[in-house]
Amino acid sequence: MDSKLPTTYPLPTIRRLPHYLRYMRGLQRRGLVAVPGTTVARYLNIDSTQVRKDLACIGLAGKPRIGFDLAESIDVIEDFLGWGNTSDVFLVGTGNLGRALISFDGFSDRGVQIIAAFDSDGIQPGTRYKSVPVYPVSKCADLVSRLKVSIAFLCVPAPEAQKTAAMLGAAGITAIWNFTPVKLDVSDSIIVEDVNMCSSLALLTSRLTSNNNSGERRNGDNQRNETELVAAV
Amino acid sequence: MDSKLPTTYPLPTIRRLPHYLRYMRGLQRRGLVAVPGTTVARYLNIDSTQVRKDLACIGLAGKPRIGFDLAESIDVIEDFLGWGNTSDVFLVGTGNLGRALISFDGFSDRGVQIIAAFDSDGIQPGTRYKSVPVYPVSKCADLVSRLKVSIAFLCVPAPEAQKTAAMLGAAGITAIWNFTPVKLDVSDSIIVEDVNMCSSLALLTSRLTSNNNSGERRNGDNQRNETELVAAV
DNA sequence: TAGATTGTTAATCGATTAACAATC
DNA sequence: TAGATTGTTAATCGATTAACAATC
Repeated sequence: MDSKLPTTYPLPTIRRLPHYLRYMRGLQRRGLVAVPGTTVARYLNIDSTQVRKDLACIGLAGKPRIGFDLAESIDVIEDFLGWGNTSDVFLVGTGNLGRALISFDGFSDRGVQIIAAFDSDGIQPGTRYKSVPVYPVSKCADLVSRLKVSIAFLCVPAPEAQKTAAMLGAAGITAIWNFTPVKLDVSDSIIVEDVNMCSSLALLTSRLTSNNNSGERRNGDNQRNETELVAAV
Repeated sequence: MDSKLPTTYPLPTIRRLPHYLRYMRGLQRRGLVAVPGTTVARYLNIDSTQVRKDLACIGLAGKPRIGFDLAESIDVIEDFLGWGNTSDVFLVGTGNLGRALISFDGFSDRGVQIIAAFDSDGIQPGTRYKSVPVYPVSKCADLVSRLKVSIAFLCVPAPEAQKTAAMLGAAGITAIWNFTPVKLDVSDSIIVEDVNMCSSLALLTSRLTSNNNSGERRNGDNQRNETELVAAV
């Protein structure tokens, strides 16, 4: 309670915590009560010092020859991440990705719950998708302030991203999980976390492109593949 | 052609390239022919030296007072990323996320095309989803080798991720875009790129949790919100 | 005890930022 | 020309890894 926990944490550490949590939850389910940082490190293919440092950083201590207590570690990580209890969130944009997120059942383990969705299409008030009510975007700002919702998942088409984000900011949203590829221009007080799927894809495809210098390309002949595919099955 | 391009590139640089590309494509569409690195930097909220370094790194040079030629830059970035022409990919797992990816129309701009999808449920051969044929997973290995497909998008439920990845590796897939939260254990020769949505969510929620030390939580009272919501609209 | 694992300090590595002369 | 922008070198910053004594 008193000790020297930092007031700001390394982003890479925060990114790794969900992996520790997932692994530890799995071990706990299998009946274990503790795990050495060295084992966690081996599983995740990282240095064991890293694991110990990350856990120390949020206040966890291990025991030589035994490791880290699972129940305690899981608790502390969940608390640190804010996954210990549930925050209500609004989801804006019920396209394919938005609906996939509504259908995802892992959010309850991660401290969030989608309580309403919004779409610009003329959906009737009262419609539900997988038990989540869907309203016209025009009702969003009002509901944000009335229900004091602070988190929004943004899944609208790219051309609408900026204006929707501005609306959410004005309505009082304090954090946006941004699934659009748009760099949002909002007040500094609003936390924006980008889900950079394109950056991730870039990492994949650039590694495939031989050593990134050759003019070579693979598999450009996709018309042929479509034909073959139909014949092949 | 001869000059000192590195043989390995900083990951942060590769991650930024899609952002440069997107911005530059937008400017080009609006009729511009060049953009200063300083302008790109201001737009993306990063240091301008970074932009120049990143672009220099893949072989681009700018002109003082003018900046970087858009057509050339777009071309070089696309080529570097392997987005210049199209690779065929298989998608495994046609749950909500898988279907969202099939429906996403941005892949053609990013060098990939989903030519078939696979699912373990007993889907009839011949079924299509948004014009993409869907087959039983049992046919996947055979088709990978016959069509020489090298990329797979993995969107199966977590419990099936590891065994599906193993199957893909054995079938000859060389790169897996992994949407599951599972740390895949596959041959080192296979490129795995994780889409870490959970890490991203962690970054968001941990920043919301005051300064990460207090026991405070916001908005735990979601039962009340559900009731209010129904009444509110 | 022996030895696996811990926490911590120091060394290394790599990326970002600052400084500035060269350019058009 | 003047001055915005470039490319490049040096300084800073932050994260990872190595080393090792302390612990149970």
